Amino acid sequence: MRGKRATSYDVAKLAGVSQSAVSRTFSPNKSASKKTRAKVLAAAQELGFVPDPIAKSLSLGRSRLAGLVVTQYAQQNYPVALKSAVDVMTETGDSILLQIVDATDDGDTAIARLLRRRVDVILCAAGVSEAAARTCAEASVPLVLINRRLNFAGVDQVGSNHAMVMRGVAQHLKDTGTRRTVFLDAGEGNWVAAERRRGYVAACAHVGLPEPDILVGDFDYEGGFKAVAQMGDAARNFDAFVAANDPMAIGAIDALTLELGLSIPADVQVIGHDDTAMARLRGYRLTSIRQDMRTILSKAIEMAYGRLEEPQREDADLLIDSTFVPRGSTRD
Amino acid sequence: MRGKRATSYDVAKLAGVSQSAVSRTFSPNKSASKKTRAKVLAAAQELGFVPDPIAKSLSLGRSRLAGLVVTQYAQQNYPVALKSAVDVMTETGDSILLQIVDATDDGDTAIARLLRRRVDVILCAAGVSEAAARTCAEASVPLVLINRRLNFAGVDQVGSNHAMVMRGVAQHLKDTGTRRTVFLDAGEGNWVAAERRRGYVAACAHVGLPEPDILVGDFDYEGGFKAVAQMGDAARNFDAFVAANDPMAIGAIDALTLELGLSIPADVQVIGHDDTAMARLRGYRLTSIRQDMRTILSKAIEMAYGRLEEPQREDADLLIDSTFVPRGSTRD
DNA sequence: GTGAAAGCGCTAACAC
DNA sequence: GTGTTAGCGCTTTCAC
Repeated sequence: MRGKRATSYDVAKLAGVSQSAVSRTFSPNKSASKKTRAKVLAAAQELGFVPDPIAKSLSLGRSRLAGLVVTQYAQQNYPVALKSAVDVMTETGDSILLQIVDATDDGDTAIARLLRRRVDVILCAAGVSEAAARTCAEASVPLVLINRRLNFAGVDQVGSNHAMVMRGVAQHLKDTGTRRTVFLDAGEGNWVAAERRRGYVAACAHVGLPEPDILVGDFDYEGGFKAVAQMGDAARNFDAFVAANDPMAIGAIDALTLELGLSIPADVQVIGHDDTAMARLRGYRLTSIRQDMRTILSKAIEMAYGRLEEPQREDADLLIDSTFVPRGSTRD
Repeated sequence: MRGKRATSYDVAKLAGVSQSAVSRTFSPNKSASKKTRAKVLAAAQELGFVPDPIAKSLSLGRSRLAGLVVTQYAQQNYPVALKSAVDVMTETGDSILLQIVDATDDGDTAIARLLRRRVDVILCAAGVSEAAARTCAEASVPLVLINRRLNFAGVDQVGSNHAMVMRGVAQHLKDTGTRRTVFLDAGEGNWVAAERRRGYVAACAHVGLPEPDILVGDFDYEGGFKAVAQMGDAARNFDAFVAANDPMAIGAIDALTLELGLSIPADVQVIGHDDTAMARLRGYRLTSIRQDMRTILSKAIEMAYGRLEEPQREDADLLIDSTFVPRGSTRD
């Protein structure tokens, strides 16, 4: 076993067949007689032969690598996402090349790196410019956007149906007698927060709730706390806070209870987003919304490889339903 | 731009030089005259030429891929770890192939997959059998263990100095008048929790604190809560709980305050581990311990590639200091 | 069904 | 310094 690994030539020699016979044996649906196949497999077994993926890549023109671009936030808060993506890929023998972008949400340089690496497809859950999309198109590398939006021919998209789930949120608030509400947004350039805000604002109009006030925090716990704490007594005028994510919602809860002495959910209801581990703590019991990241990722992968086969296919734009997860921070 | 990408032959033809001249121009410290280099670079620029990493891999026998095996827990709770690993690798033009193992902490199948993928090195922050280590050795793929331990020639290790930081913890507890303490351990097979437990137990002996009681939870919030809640009034006999991680510590806090009506840190002090986002919430203000994951990862990468150059180098075993982060769940 | 041979795009001896 | 040539380990025509 020590030393060089066996090649298809070694196997061929031992099996007494040609090297191409070995190649055929290891390629699905290729012609090879039962006899040859058996001889080859026996020899391969004996030598511990495994086809070299690198040589395969060079020959096939496919690296069997998929690029995945995520933000630091996603990496932390959608734990199942990364794992399910890796799992889905592993099934087909492909692997994931990860790129993590920070809060600036700029996926362009990550995409450039992945392209240089010759990935077959790119899944991007970060902001992307048209220029980057064009680069992918020129390299014939399918680009699928996750929870982001870009109008560019050939780019597929998949993400959560924020508009839909927010309608349920607004309806719930209205049903529980809520009057004035606040949406805790994140700063400029946070596409996900903005999408959730748009969904909530539209939902309020839809169910007949007054238009919410918009408060801007930092998409994290401190951001949510400070934004609400700075409202001071003005915060007492609202009876529900809907946040763009869980950390902000928890920050809001701490500001409302610790700073203003309000009681949750009696005085004010709070709703987060992403159903993170924090939401389940008994000290908060935060009502939240769970995105179906498993489905989103597997659909994204499916779309990407689908387009690799059929580049001219019409652009897809898929919305996946999220789930409302009621807990103690809202009333029934 | 549309269509096939340029190869070194295209560049050679346009520049009026040989293909090998192009190769040399793009390889650091290879002989090439200023003139040729300039011509080549100009031609490359014009054609948008970028050396194909796949062909390079085949020729060099290096994939420029590093395998990284982490547990699901690590992926969630050491957010900086993954990013810093990716960053460090990206600098040198290498990439990371991620494998995520679940709570069983079994890295063997992940390692097998990475080996099949022909990664150059493997960094493993999950449990590994001797057999797997041997497989790596036979394939001449350096294996570096992160926060795990295995006695196998050629395997380097790097991890947190749990013994050292736990000595500080024990000293702090002793200095603040603590008498009887509990260590919240995780179940069988959780190497990290066990290492922290061993460190704490030894530290107690070292500073003259009575041997701690060991309580076993599930390495998560519910696990910590239930373990302590089930103690019932017996929990009142202890004045400090040291947990193997933050979620368990927070669970302990909730059980101690919500179920037993104890006050923290006046009645009982609680200390977690990993300094996660949860620890900073005002509702808990959990004293914790921060591992220096950036350093651990960069050292691991350094060790792995170092051994690739020098396979016979003597085995390394590095301990990196962690930091005690005092917050409101402990007294001064 | 099977083998011979070309080719994927690069690096590295080797000779000049 | 530079060009020629032989690989790296596969897949895939193309004859037979």
